[in-house]
Amino acid sequence: MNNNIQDILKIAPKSNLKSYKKGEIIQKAGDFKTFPMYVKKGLLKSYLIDSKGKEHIYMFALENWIIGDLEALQYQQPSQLFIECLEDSEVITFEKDSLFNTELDKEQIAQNAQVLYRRVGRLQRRVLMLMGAPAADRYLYFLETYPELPNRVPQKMIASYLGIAPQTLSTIRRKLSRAK
Amino acid sequence: MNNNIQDILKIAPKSNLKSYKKGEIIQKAGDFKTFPMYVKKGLLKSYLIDSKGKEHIYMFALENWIIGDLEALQYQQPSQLFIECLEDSEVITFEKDSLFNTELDKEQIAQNAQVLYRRVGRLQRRVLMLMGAPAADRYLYFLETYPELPNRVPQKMIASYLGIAPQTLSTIRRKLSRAK
DNA sequence: TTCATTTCTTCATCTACATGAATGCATAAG
DNA sequence: CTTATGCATTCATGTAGATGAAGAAATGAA
Repeated sequence: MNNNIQDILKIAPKSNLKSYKKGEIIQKAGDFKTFPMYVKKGLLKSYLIDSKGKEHIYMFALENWIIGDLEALQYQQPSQLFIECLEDSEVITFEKDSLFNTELDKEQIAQNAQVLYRRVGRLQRRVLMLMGAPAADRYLYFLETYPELPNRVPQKMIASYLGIAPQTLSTIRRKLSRAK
Repeated sequence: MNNNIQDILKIAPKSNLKSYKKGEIIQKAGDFKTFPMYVKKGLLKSYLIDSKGKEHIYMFALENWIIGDLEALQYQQPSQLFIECLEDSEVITFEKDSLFNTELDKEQIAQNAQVLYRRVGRLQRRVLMLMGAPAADRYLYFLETYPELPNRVPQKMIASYLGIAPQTLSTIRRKLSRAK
């Protein structure tokens, strides 16, 4: 994901750039208009509110990441996910299929496909961790994946991403720091 | 995923077709040569063996599905996953990047990207379910996704896919049948 | 500064699910 | 037929992590 902004703009001619303030909600569950977004600057989260009103963070998106409700987009349903700014951010919104629009060069389409390919790889790992690994292992893997994030988001959000309660994360951190 | 076999062969000229018997293991964890595979006929599972020796099913692949360790492929690591035939199967193996090879037509690449796109959508849902939903809900969602599978695989495998013990699935099923 | 709000930690308790063992049913093999 | 072998079910018990409450620490606003 080391494309610079020019590459991205070239790749998606129908895109456009917007700025958002910390705390702004860019997309709400139920919205029919959902788009993939490229994060030029800042930090966003996408999350689900479950039937008991609890928030589950699906992912964080830092600079150069792409975020969006790809399930809703693909299956033409209203979005399930909220997308919210955790810091002041600049974001480029794409049209629905612009990443694979056949007006693009073959190489650009192939390159964009690689971005999706990598996403599938990461999701595979995430599923395997959620199924098999205890919470402490999942936390360590989180630290590898997002080494920067503990400095930029509160722990309760990390807990939400891991699928555990903030208290449990607190306990895990205590044990880890004692252990080393 | 309604491509017929001709489409697939056209799309991936370097592919080849093989037959396997029920019980054969096509890929082992640790293999460096891993490939995406298109299932022409039959049924496969991919799974992880965790540090305690326990099996976790990552996915099933029926006719017209694509299966493989995409994480290993993308990040050039040895495979983590085993892939095994649950029924006699015919499978087309692709070269590493043949789905997005720039020798292909632009339209074919875009079409293959759509396959990945859909996969990301499904994985998104799977992650959200694993994080937020109780086991009973995950089972109901499984039935929607794979309506055919309960007739083709034993329940212990369904439990493994859901990330629960077979006994728990048995209990869930009892409660569901009482409830209706 | 002071007061308010949010976040992190600790503890006590509760619950969903895991584990292990026993039993009954299958299908398959001799 | 009889005897394995594997699978599903039930029950009794164990455990990881959830929940709720309370205090400490940090952050932010007036």
